[in-house]
Amino acid sequence: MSDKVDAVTPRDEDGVRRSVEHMAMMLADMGFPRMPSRVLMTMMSAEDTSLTAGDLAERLGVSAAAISGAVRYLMQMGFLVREPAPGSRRDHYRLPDQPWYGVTTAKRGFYGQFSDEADVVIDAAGGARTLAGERMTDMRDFFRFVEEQVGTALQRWQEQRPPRT
Amino acid sequence: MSDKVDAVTPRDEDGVRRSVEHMAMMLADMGFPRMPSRVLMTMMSAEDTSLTAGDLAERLGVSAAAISGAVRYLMQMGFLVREPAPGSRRDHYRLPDQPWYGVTTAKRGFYGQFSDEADVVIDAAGGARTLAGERMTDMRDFFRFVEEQVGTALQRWQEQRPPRT
DNA sequence: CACGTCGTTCACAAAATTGTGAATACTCAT
DNA sequence: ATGAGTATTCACAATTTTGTGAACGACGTG
Repeated sequence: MSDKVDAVTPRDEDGVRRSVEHMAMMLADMGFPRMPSRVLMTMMSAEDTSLTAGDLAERLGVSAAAISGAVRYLMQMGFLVREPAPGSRRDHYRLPDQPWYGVTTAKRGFYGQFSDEADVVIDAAGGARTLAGERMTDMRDFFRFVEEQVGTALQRWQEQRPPRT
Repeated sequence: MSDKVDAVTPRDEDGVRRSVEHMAMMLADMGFPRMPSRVLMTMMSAEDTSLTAGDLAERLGVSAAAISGAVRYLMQMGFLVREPAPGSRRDHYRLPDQPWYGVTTAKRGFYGQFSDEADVVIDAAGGARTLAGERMTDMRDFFRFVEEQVGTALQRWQEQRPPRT
């Protein structure tokens, strides 16, 4: 037998690239802006702890300016952190520890805002006993429920998630 | 005392209209297309069981063509059903029973697809013991967890939601 | 302190989205 | 069948988004 039994399959750069673009498109279809999607998935699939803007520009074949915008967007979302460049002049971008968990947590507030605005409509519509009021009330209750459930689910995740290596 | 103690506050048409546009904008910011957002919220806030394309066009001040597109999109999403026009030639559009619950249910599959594509990347990256593989694995596990939790949460909602009048 | 290397910003170009008006195709009642 | 009233489609216009190249600015290094 070869002593390479445990050796990892060599990285298929082209395969990764294609899948990355595919996943980026899925995200884009969900309403996530294109370039940030591509940058995000590129970061996810990189065999490096951090990448510079130049790296990203090269791998995606786009201009530095496009990276600049996408990176700012992702940092704003909490999907990326800028490493204060240790020895180099270049800024290094890195994914935070649990990017998806973090962003999901942050997005939770939306449900609350939406529910609150629903209350405004219910009032303006003449109360919960009108047709419009009923619909809005149903929606509001559902969203409030979701918000709460997401909250407890995220807690549960933190408790039971597989220990990191 | 007046016998109108129980009377609903008169509907504030302008207030409703403004709030509707506001909520539509919130949805749009979340990545939901504009016109469908506006149509959806208009339906939600209507004091009618169903509306015709003409009604919607009038209330939103847009062309029939715009309504046609938005309505098709919403039907596709499961946010709207077309009533087979009882006595009239006009198609009547109506919100299904639990629109938000239904759409949430339908959207659940996305997490699965995304997770599956993640598996492809993990493989192409050389397995879960690579940096890229680790990140992707974490994401995949989180998404699978979310999918499952959303599932049970939705069940719970059906059991405990306030009985309809 | 000047140079070289990056990152950001700006004005503009390209492209995708969104909505309109007119033409076309349906559908039902007569 | 015919015709009035609707819905859909099409080509186009307007807007918005997205990305580029070049100029500008910041910062560490020789």
